[in-house]
Amino acid sequence: MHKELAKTYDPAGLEDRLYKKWEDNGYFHAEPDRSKKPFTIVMPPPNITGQLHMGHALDNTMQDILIRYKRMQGYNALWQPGTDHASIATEVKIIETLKEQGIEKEDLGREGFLKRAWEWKDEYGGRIISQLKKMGSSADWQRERFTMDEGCSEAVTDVFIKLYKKKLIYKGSRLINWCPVCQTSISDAEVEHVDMKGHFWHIKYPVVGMEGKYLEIATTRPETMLGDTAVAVNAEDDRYKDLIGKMVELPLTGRQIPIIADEHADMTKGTGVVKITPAHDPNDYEVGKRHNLEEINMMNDDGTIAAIGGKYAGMDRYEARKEIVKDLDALGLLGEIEELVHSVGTHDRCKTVIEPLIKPQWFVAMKELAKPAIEAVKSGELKLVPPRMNKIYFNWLDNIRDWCISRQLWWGHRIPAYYCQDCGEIIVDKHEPAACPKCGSTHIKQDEDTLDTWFSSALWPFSTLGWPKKTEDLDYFYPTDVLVTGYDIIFFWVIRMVFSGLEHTGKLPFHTVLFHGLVRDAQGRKMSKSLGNGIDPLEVIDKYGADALRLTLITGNAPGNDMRFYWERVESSRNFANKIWNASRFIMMYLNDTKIEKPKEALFTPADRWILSKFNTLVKDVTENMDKYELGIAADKVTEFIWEEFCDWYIEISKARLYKKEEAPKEADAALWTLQNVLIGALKLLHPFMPFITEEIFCTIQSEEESIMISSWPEYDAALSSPEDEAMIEAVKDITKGVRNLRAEMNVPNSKKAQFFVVCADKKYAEWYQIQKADYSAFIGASSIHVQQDKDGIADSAVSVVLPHATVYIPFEDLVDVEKERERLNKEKERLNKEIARAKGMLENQRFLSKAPESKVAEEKAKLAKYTNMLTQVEERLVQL
RNA sequence: GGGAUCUUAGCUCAGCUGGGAGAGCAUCUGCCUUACAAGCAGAGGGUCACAGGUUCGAGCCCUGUAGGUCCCACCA
Repeated sequence: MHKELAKTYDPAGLEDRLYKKWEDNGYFHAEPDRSKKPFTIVMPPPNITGQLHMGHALDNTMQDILIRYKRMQGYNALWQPGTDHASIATEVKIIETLKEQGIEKEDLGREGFLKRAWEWKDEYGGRIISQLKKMGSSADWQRERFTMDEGCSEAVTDVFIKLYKKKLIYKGSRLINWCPVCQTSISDAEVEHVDMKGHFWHIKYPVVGMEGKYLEIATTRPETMLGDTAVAVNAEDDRYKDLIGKMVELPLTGRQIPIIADEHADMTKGTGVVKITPAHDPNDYEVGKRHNLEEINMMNDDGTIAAIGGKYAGMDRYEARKEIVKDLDALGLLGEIEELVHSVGTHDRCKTVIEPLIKPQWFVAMKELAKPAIEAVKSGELKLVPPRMNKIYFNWLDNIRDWCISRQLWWGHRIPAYYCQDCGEIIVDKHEPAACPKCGSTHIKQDEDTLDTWFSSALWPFSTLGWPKKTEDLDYFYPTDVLVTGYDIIFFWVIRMVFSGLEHTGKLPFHTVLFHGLVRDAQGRKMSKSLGNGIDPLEVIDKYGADALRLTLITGNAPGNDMRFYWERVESSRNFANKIWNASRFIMMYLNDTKIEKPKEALFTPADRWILSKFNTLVKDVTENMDKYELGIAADKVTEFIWEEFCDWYIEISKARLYKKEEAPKEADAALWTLQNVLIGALKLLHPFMPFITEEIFCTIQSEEESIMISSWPEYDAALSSPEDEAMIEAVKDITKGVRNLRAEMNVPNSKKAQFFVVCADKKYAEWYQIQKADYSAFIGASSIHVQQDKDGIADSAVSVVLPHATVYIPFEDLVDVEKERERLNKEKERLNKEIARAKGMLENQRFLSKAPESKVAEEKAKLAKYTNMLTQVEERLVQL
């Protein structure tokens, strides 16, 4: 005797219970096993500051679908999870918390601050993990890692030392992106260009020794003039040729700076004269290098003007801008002020306008590392899904600049570089040296900076498996298979993992990257805290269950495409869950035993073979879609099969036998066996998408089974394919649909039973209708069905439904309005005429006949014959009326 | 400035290698038919952005135009 399903589907009542069962039984855990093929996915580590949002929900649903699918296919599936220390995000958050307590970061000192940070990590780091579990994620939590745990940290240090020795990591004083609010350098990838309204200020620089002669420059950042060390003109520019080599007086400073010739000055732009501020502009920096110009830093780390700025020193950069413009105006040196919208670099995290500053920083030399990464995609060894991501990938790598990896933060991996305070020697090593190897001094100090948080994430696919140690895990599970992530972190993370994997392990970290898009709100806006338009996945789970959430996220979602999320969609998913729940309960009502012996072949009806055949095709299609990462399409096919083919047709057809179970148990068993087996198969196909409900039903309908998670994925079986049975049921469906339509249009309720005469000249079809009539008579409302070859004994007044292979006559008598019937038939006639015209048109086209494939021509011919035949029937009826 | 992508039913989106336009939601009509009213059955609704082209045949391929979204970029 099987257990019973709860009367109503209540996800809250089962999801936590089943998750605990899976975890307790160790189903998520994977160990190297040479007898099985591994399948590995490494989870993009969520930030420890993170709260589950729709992005995580989508990302994890996709991974869980893939990992559950592969696990069922017999792979030794490992989903490697963990969390990211997220240096800057976490540090900012902790600073905020401290501020609320009236504490400054500096008050605590480095050690004190880090102590707080670890406490913070212990308190909140687990929160996101428990939220991921609510999603049903079957990750191997026993293997949970953290980017700053001992092993991952060792990997970071090793990589740093290795790259330093290869001169691929170097320290240099260069122009970097500086965030005056976070007070740290950031990489190019973290700069977000935002269009902003601004001004184009024209400023006159007096030429020295030429009274009344000015060079007019234009700038969007007038305050940077305090750092000007030249003005440049183009050597070809006739307007200024003569002035090259002369000096101008830099207003407000009294400094004299040279007029130089440089190609950077574009004759066609503005006045053709450009001010050169090597310490605060990337272009000017290059010009400065070419001409050996002095680099004057006029800004402090917090964005105020440096001491060199004279009266402006200490002012905020924007305040200084106003003052300088005002003062220039007073001096009569201000020209035109244009309004313009220009693109300004901001820090992606805090939205502060970044300042280019020259600072000594650590860099990864990218040119050599990028080459094999480019080659990997070019050769097809690394596949990006969808392929359009290739261009984005190439574009970034082709134009890559060195990666600034040092951060002026405390929370993160501290740079393993040590400086001799006496001779200035730099020692890069795992541990602090006792003495300087060069001068023997013991005054050694470690670099204060930490590494970009992505430096450790880049190693994630192998550091989590034990690298740099040669572990069995690494040997067995690495390289991983698929990486699932959002296209928004292709530069930050994906590319960096690719070149890191290639450089350090000699292998690609994965063979495929499956990208997904952003989850947006109903209006297509990004979900954000400030807009307050976000939908909390946990709230969705509370109300509708994780299964409904997962299905909503995956249906109709193509790789790399953004999607919109709104409550109505979840409702529709929940409705589906409810549907399959009720269908299962219905089947179980008739199941006495959990396991039915397979009845003899002869007891199966065409309908049984039809649904088995349909299911078989489904298995093939869905498996193909899964293998091509078309998860949304796969989900659509499974749900459509279950709802339409299985519930709306097969269950209905099987009812006739189920209702007669007492009188004819063997016949009922054939239906029941089919119902149970197709249901179980469909549940398996659905399991990756909706793990909880499928588990609950699977284990209830056959209580001897332990879990659907570890059951095997259905396989296509050519022997189950039955085109003849499919054709037969399709023909029966035609009758049903025709009659239903007629009843609706003529307003005849289903409760009004009548005799049905199926007139069919084709012997084969006649036989099919005869065989199946017991199954469909109930749901077309027939008191009896007569299948015959001609119209003998049918009243002229009977209404009729003309179908491709038959005409169904129903003597509804007084219930039917003749006028209405004529109208209906005329409409049908019109439709058929259109179809015939279309087919004829094609078949009369000589070029179609000669160029189109034969099968296509035959198809059209068959259609023409079919419709012509139907038209004759309709016309005959019209005459009779 | 370069690139990607989208424009299909009222709304949100599918539509695989070109061969008679689909789903969900919404709307309308009828059903409390013994799994399910969170359901069942039926219906209406689209010159697939526009203009050319290739083809026997184009939502799908090519070119151009318009609009939206996004990414990249040192437009001083």
